[in-house]
Amino acid sequence: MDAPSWPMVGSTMRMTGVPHDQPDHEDRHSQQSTEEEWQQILDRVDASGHELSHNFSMLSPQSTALAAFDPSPRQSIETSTAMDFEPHTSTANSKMLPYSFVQPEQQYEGWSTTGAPQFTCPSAIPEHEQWSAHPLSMMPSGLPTSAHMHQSQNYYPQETHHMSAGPSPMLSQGSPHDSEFMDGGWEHSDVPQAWLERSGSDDVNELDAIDDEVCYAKLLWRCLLDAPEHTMTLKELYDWIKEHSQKAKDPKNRGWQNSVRHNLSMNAAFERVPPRESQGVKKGSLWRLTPAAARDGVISTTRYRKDPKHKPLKRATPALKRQISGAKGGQATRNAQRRQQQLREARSYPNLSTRQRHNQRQLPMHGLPLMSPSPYYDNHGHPPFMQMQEQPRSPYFVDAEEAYSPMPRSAPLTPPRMHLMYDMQPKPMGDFNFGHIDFTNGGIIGGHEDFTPDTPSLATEASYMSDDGMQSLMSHNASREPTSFPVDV
DNA sequence: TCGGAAGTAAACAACC
DNA sequence: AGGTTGTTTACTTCCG
Repeated sequence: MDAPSWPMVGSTMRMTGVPHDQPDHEDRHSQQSTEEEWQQILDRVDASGHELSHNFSMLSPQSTALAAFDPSPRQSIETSTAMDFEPHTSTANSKMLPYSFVQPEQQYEGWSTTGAPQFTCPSAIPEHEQWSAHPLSMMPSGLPTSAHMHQSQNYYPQETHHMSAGPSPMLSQGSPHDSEFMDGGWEHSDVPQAWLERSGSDDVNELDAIDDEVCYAKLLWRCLLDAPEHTMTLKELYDWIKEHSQKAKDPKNRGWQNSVRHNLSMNAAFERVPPRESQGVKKGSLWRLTPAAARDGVISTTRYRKDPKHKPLKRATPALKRQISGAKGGQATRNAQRRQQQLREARSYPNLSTRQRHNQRQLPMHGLPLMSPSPYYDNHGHPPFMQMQEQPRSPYFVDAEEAYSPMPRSAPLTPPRMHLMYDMQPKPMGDFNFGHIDFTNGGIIGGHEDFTPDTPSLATEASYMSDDGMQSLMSHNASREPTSFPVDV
């Protein structure tokens, strides 16, 4: 195989796709050569002394369509030949085969019932030390739709290597279905314990409950995060929320769909895939997470209303429907605040063991846990280089951990600079600057020469750039600029 | 009292 | 024509 050239999607290296010359999933003729390719991969892996495993999976039509806008070679370890292999389950005592072939149904169907981890992703691969796996992308799919027939993995450059990090590690996906793993043997995992400590994701059972208290933005983020290419159709998003949230249990209530669309439209964590990139999608379009959101989380959808010049008038007699919806919103806010408070309290016991902190929280469980008990999936923390900078967090920002957890991490200040840590060249915050952003005309948005606020809301949002620098996270879609971050290259 | 967060309703346009 | 999708604004409650 030729040495692959790894594509960068924004600052995220995309690992999805298939090996070179991999035919579409209808073509079986080259299966043998494909297997030879795999063998070569395996040999290389073995030679490096590293064990990998991988779940083969079917390419969904969606991902096939998405491949159309990915001009780079499709390099990851996904193949259409999954059905031709016998499922392989490694055991605790045997050396795990580099790849385990698991049929997609097995791979994804039983997630919420078995809780079994389906694959492992080493945090780094020795021969590619400059890359580290983003723990967020190691999470499982609890998603029932066909859009989740394959997994993708994102790797991020380590601190000192930035964008010129050379060949990528091979994607590693395996399935340590062993009981030891399930019985709390996390400390034996490959995931650095430091990540677990930092992420606070050890209290999996509480943190990973998904319930009606999770706001739409978090739900959508969580759903899209696990989706192939972080992309789904609106219909798939509907289905997922119907399945995983109480918000949509009433079939006659279509309001939640409106809310979903509202969040998709208004929250910059989500972007609509342009039609030219959504080939094969007949109705509507695809929605995906922005690279920044995939890495770092989602911000409040309601930020767009921050217009100090505009104060909505309150009616003397509120309409009944407004009252009801307002009450629901208020309840949701209250629950969010409580979760936030609980987490603050939990984090105020830094010297306690994880189990003690667990007990301190005494969090209620709501609904069925969707998350794996595996630390591979629940390592919500940021990559190490991002964790190095302890910064206060924006109350407007729901980071990756928070978005995956019903409880926010903390709720401190809103410095304008903190979330520009997404810059792939980490810098001490004291030395951080905004690079080429020109805030005199609306910051990231206004910095574009061709930018003209063509809608009132756009102008409103742009007016907030100087507020906290978060505008870049709020604006996107047709009438707004895509989310972007300054990256020095 | 104020502002943020969150959910919802609704108007409207575009599209299928 | 009607339904769906997407955008935007408005309004409400709850809470710190």
